[in-house]
Amino acid sequence: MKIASFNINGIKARLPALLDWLDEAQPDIALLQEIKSVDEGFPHEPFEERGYNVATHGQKGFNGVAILSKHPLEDVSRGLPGDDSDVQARWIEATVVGDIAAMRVCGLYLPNGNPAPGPKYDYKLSWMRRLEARARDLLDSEEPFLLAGDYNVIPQDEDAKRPEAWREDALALPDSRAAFRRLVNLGLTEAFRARVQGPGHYTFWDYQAGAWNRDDGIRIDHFLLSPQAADMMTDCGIDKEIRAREKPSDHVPIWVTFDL
DNA sequence: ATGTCGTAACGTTTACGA
Repeated sequence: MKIASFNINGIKARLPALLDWLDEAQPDIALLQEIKSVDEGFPHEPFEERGYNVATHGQKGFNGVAILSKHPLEDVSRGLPGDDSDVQARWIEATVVGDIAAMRVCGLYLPNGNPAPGPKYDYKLSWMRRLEARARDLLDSEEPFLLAGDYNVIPQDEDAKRPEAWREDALALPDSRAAFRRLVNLGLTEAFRARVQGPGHYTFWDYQAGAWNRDDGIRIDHFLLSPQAADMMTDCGIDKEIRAREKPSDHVPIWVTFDL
């Protein structure tokens, strides 16, 4: 089973590019971030035509996450637990039943947090605390699970072409990195780094200043796997080449395959 | 030289968030 994560930066603007990638990459499940659409505005037909079930958690203008799945989605839950006053659409989870096992699949769009310091950075760090609490609860359940999406965290300097440019940025500040490490240190496996070591692997290139042409990227889209899910992983990769296409997102997909 | 997108709205232009 192939599960992918893709920050599409707007479903309306990205639909043709998203469909082209889906047809080629053929993921069984795609976790989407930044749909920038309310649920009623998200197109279902082009995905259902291709055999995907669709679950969305959107809001007007910004944020918004979705799951496309060729398997039925069971027990869909929207919104990250831990703060009833948080109205931002950044979290969706569902259970998918494979041939061998079932897996809880969680899609996330972690707050950017800039400018830091400030209220937006405080929101990012508190959101990461809630994410850690959700991960602890899922670990207690002993059900295989994954947490995948746009983390807006550059885990280490090797995950940026120009780490010095991000030193004061919410994506790389020590508190952001510490919160990400705390999550991993619960016993989760960062899928890409379990397969590939070294610098030069990115999932985001800014639209500005010719970042793509200079390969001035950062690695901020991640899959964290529970121990049971990590045992089932067979491969992991980044679909870098689609960043060069017409009307691309500023992110590219990352995917993991499982014996599931 | 501060560079580009996508979305919304008191909209043919500006503000915001990234």
